[in-house]
Amino acid sequence: MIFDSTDKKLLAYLQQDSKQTNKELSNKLELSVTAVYERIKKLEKAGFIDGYIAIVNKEKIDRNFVVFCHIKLVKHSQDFVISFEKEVNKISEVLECYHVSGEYDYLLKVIVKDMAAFRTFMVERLTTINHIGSTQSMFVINEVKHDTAITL
Amino acid sequence: MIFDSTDKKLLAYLQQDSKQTNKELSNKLELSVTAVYERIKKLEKAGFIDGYIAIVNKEKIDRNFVVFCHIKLVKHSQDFVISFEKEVNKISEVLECYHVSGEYDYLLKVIVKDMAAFRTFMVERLTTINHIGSTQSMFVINEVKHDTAITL
DNA sequence: GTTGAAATCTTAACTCT
DNA sequence: AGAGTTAAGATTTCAAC
Repeated sequence: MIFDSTDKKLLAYLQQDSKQTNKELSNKLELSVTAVYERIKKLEKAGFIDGYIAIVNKEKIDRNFVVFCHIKLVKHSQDFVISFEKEVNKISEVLECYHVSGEYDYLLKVIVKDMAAFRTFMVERLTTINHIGSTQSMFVINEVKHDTAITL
Repeated sequence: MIFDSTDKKLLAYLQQDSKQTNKELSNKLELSVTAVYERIKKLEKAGFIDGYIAIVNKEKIDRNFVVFCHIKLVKHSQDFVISFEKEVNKISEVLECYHVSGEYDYLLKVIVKDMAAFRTFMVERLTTINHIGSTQSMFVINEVKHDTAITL
């Protein structure tokens, strides 16, 4: 499939604001509405676009306490890894989980209401998972940057 | 403002797929199309929704190498902090930057093409920022979980 | 919150490079 | 093959109830 500079610009615009109409995009890209429409359909079908979502304001919904948790497993056998990853997927407070290189095995992004909710999360949800060796939490003091768009 | 369980469900749906029509949402919520429309407008105006975006597939656009970087500043005076945060905001490879508690001062999420691109990023972009004391990189081996929707 | 109707947008067949 | 024109159908938006 062809993926030219117009497609790149289009993806950049859609990453910024997916509610723009094809008419608005056609002006910005200097194309007809149909050309924009077909390029978007092409990008969707080719798998360039995974979906369209609304970004909700964390403060407004009382989920403004963000913590990154490092996790070390007691052992690294395949069954331990699979079991841990399955369990972590069930925890709604864990928005992201990465298997990473370095001293710790996993890096988790946890979003809760406040410190009290984090305590509950740690005691009742996270540390009840088997195979966890140790954890280390980093509290987010300030979100300096949070882009949702990847520069193309 | 009132924020009831229907609004919660609505936000949950929009976080999952913002391209659903008001008609589809009206069926799921058992409301009229206009009621859905007005609730969405209300949520937008009240600041519950920060925006609507397209999620781009990282593999497809050749940006599938994700690294978390810990950063320690040489000093923590306000001018050093402000200067660092300003510089980091300019770097497009840094999608996220958090001021965190713990041993390191900052946690960065970096997205590049591959290890070679990461090397270039480190040498030419990141470590040219003043005031950086030390860095420690964690390479993402596997993305175990990456939810974009916060459970309400 | 609902109904209904106008404005706007999406979508697809057709046409022209 | 890719882009433009047109027109039908769907959706958004906004009255009035």
